[in-house]
Amino acid sequence: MSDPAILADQANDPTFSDIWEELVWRGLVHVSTDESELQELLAGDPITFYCGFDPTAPSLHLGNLVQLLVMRRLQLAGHRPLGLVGGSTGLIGDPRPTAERTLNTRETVTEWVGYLQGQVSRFLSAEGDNGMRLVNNLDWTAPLSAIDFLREIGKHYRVGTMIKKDAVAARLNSDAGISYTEFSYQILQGLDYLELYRSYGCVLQTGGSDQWGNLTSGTDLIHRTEGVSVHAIGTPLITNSDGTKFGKSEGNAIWLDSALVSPYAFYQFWLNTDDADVISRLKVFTFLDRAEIERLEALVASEPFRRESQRTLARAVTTLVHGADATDKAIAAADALFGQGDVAALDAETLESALRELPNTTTSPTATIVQLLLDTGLSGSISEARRAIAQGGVSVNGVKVTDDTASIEGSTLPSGMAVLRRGKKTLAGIFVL
RNA sequence: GGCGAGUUACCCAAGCGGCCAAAGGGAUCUGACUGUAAAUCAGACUGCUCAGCAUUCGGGGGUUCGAAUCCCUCACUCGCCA
Repeated sequence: MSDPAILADQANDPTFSDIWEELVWRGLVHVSTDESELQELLAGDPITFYCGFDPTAPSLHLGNLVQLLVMRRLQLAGHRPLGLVGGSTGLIGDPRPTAERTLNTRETVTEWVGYLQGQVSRFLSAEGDNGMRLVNNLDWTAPLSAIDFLREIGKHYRVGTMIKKDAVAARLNSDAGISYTEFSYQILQGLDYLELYRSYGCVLQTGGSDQWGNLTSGTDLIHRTEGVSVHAIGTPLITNSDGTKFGKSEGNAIWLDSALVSPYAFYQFWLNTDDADVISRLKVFTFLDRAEIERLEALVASEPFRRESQRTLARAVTTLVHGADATDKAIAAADALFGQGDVAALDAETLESALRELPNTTTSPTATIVQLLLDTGLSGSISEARRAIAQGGVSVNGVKVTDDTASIEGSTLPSGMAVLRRGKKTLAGIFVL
């Protein structure tokens, strides 16, 4: 599953005295249990740690990638990762701050568990003494009866503590309220940590800081039942400096699955990173060392228009997620479409491969521009497509479209191909038969 | 179980019988400017057979020439009481 060449290129920066120092420098620690104890633990003999991913969608997204990279950095420091895909927690759903989740069917969740396991495996090495091991919490929760659960686990939880957790409190204070199902989520996650402590000696859990309540649920439970202090690290929520949500493009999540977000779109997402954010992204999402990142930081200040940091970031993360070949194609496509501006100057082969990276469609010469905007997903409705044309935002092969009844005929290149553009950087490929 | 408040477009939020396809803000999209930036300014932002028409204001039913606005009912949310 994993690409040995990519994993082999990854290393922690030896100029840091230990992995903890590096995690802090990269801005990956927002909250944690006792810092000095953790630092000592991580600098010592290999430990086993875990991070969980719930199958609430058919793919992981960029928020999960942060966790996967924290895991990989810890693995590179010699520690042993357990990759948990939540077959049982995915059936329950952790409380979102806004509203109750809709339960997915067992079949769906099972299917998604398989997808996520494949993705988690890609980013961590399975080799050596500290190879990553996949675990599924359905294995230990499914056999548990309600009575056993309430007697053995529930008894350790105080409702007063549970309702104070941010995730629960937010919902109790909202119009949405919270179901008993989601209220119970934190207990399930606590149980996971306890189980992994008992089975594998797992003493560290990582996760997003929004999961902090769930992380401490586990450390508290282990403290109560085993009398042992184990650890947790909460990574910060990645935010954009302009206040918008990180990890979204036109409102859609950036998934790691190439079938959901093409390598080209993925590369574009990173290339468009704001100057104010690009350095912190390099720290979080790449294995570039401190010296290199500091060099790029200077370049952002001195010659921002070159966007060298953005290019480096986009290439590194796209390679990490989609591999070197797909990345080369995405870059070639970007150069072809944005480079000179004149698509007619490109050779047919380069253009075709670039268009294949975009949303594209094959059509007949009589198809209207409006219809093609719809077919390629550039516009969501006929009204939207017409509006875009009326606003002067649509062009075919660089020629602005002014007539919203026009067909594609006559606008294509001799090869029968055309680049359909909405706005500055939303493109699609048209192949006319 | 009882009483009260509420459910408006992607989100927040006005509207309280016609002038409402529905104020305002945010998000988003387009244009200018640019670095495929940011900031700023301008425009757009339900759909369609688009100078017109159709369908929206939790669901259903009713009153009325006419309802997001009034009545009934169902569902859900919040609060107080039991």
